[in-house]
Amino acid sequence: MAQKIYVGMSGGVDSSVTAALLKQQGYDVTGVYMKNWSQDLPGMKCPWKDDYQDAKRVAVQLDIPFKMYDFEKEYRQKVVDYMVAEYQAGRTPNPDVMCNQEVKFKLFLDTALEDGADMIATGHYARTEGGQLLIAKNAEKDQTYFLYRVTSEALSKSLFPIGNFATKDEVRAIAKKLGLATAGKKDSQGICFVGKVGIKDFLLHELGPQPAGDIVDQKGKTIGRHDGAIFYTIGQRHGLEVGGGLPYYVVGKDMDKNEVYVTTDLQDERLWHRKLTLTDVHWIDGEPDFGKTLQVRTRYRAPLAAVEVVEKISDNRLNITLVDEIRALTPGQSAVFYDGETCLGGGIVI
RNA sequence: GGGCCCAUAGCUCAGUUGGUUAGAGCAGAGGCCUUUUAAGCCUCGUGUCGUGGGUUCGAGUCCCACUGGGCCCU
Repeated sequence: MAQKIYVGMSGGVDSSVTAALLKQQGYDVTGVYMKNWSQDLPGMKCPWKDDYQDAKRVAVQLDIPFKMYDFEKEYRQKVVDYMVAEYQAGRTPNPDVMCNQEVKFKLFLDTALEDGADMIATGHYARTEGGQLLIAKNAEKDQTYFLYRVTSEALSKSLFPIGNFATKDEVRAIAKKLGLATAGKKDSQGICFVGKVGIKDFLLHELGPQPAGDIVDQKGKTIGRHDGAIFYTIGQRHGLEVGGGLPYYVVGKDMDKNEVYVTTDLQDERLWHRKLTLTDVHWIDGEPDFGKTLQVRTRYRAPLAAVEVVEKISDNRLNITLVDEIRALTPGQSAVFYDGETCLGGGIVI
């Protein structure tokens, strides 16, 4: 009897092709639309209905059962509340990491299993093998950075067919060939409510206006005013509305003083880091061998950095030193470890 | 009181020996890229050239006065 696979279908091309491929391969496929957010926001209509329709249309084309899971409440708690709280604390969170950890590969997986599924599948650009997480064949589109907090158990029950394609064109070609309704659809952004609205407007909507404060340059001079320190992240250039010669980059902020620090000096030492401390460390397949030369990525699509020293502070906390300095290390973002093609896990930068 | 500088787009400034539609960077807007936030890349505008006179065929560019900044001197 064919294995029963529940495919998370977002209404995009990737997850549509995922379902199609698995069906072709003979699996017993069921499509599931996860409704995580449906609220309209000022200036933007939430596209969830369109996405749902697209996903359903494809399911009909593929002749597979289709259902919807409503995770709005949990998504709100686990992802949105976390995200807002982190911003308030002055950090820059990564909601999609949390979404994968808590919603897609926990809630969705558990719900699907309860409904009778043997495994789940998503349209992620990643591969998995024996409970391990591997980067996608298409390294440019690799999404393991968002998946490093998923457990080995969850991975062993997950399939990522898209991860085996070397290019996005191949994925689109399949969608086109099969005549899928989503073939020509533009790549979607991760979180619908920050997609078009922007994080600043979203936070304003959630938290209301923030207290203004000083913008201070590398000489200690106040060069302008910001409209809320929570809106700014390390390395950021635009949005400060401060002109005069060279671009200013955010190098830090003090939430108590409500000050944002900037520099025009690209070599400013506050913009470059070799040492970082991680918390909430999670290893997918157990603690790796730190004797090997590992690589770490501290921002999605940022270049990999070679790790020189790893010092364990406790089970879920460690210090690492890099071979070379990296730009704009940002508290709240994740540091994800790689050993060649294997994504090992990682932690949150503090 | 005297002397010397400066005042040009929101900001920092460039504007040749006076000559057609005054420019660069930064900021801002739009787009690309991107399942976080950013970086990055592409495109785009904007100005009573401090005010008032004068010289000249023609002045941001020369002269005078004034106003506002800065500096120096007894």
